[in-house]
Amino acid sequence: MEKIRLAIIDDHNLFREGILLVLNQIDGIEVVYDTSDGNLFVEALHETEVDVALMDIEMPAIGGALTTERALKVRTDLKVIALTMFSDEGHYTQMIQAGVKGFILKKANKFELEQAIREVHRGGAYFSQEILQKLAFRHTGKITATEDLTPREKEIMVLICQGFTTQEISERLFISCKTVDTHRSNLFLKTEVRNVAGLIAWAIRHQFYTVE
Amino acid sequence: MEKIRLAIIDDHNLFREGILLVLNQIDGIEVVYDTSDGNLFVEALHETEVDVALMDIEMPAIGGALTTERALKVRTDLKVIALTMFSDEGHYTQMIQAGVKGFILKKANKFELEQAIREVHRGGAYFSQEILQKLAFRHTGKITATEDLTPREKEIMVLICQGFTTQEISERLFISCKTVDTHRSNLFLKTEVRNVAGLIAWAIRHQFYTVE
DNA sequence: ATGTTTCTAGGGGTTTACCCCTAGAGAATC
DNA sequence: GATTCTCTAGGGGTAAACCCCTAGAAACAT
Repeated sequence: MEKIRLAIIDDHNLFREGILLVLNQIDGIEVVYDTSDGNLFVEALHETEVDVALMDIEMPAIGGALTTERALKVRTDLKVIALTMFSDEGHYTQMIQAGVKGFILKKANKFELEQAIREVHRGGAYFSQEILQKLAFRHTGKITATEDLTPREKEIMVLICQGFTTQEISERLFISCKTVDTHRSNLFLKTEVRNVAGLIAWAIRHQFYTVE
Repeated sequence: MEKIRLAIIDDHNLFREGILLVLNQIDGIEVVYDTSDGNLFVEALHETEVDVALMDIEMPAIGGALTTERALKVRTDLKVIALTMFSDEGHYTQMIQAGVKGFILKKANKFELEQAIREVHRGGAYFSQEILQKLAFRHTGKITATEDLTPREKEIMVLICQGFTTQEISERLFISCKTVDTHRSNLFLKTEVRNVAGLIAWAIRHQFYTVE
């Protein structure tokens, strides 16, 4: 049985060196290349045989998405797994468009990582459960009937998030308190939360509201 | 010569397992404890001798700053080094106030890490060059006296932000509703807000709370 | 030692949030 | 023409939030 040849591209040196040791403990896996620089990796691909690449998303100079695109031009059969912190949400779609086969969180454990590597190498795909949820939220925001908010509801939701009371909102929109209250209740029903705090969390997650 | 006893607290399992292997390769250093949970670490300190702790800043539940504070109460002679990504800027001051002796980026290499550990263990301090620059830049005075919250207040603030009611918080912390109410009122006074929505905005802006 | 801070807790109050319910007007859909 | 959706509004209620006040115990600082 041949070993899976792995490359690690990550500018967090401590992380990279660490994960390298973790992976080399696993039977059937061999790290053949590691670097903090995407460009170097693409260059190296011309001479090095690599089956699976673990790719950090956020990197200086040339990012993970661009590196992935270029690497796949050099070797179309390469499988790329994106390594991600929870924080770099904005890049998910970029990475998928670039052609990654898997998505795994840095807070995963080594067993999950091993599973992802084997799955991807076999020709499949692997996405962390958390990532799938995030992606699902994002793309179904306006499709699911129950989560579909009316324009008025969105308007009122933002005002609630900004800290206005029901009365203040009613004055601002020239409608009755009772009307605002109805919208408010419908918002709680649709978003499945119980109070303002929950609503704010929902609104932020669904990008209807941002603090800054 | 005695070995330096190290603990690693980081919820990124892959990173933690990796750095553990890296550190155990170094002579004179021994990792005696590692966990993804700050609370567990504080508990473990009662039975485990630890010289230096490598502490992630951004962690769920109890964050790096709070963990550091509590850990230092258990063992005042413990030296804590904050491990940080570039992204979690907002927490720098919190960590320093919590009493960390060093600050090191996850993109550092193992030599820098080793240097930091030895320096801090010797009783000194170690701050990455990049961190120092960032700190220098932002010294435009942001934290006023009124904004300074007690540990209990921070704890309760986070629970409020997460949507727990006063009663639920009182049950969770085994204190009276009235006590929670008092803390709540003090929070509103100190942060100059009028309701939960305002408090959440404040907490997010000051990086005491994040939605994810 | 004495003042300050922190955590605790209560009394007693008003306002707002939150949750049921119904229901009409107007617009769009089919 | 009937249905569905949205916005509007109210009745009536309970629970919770919000805002005054005082105050003791313990820990901490100067």
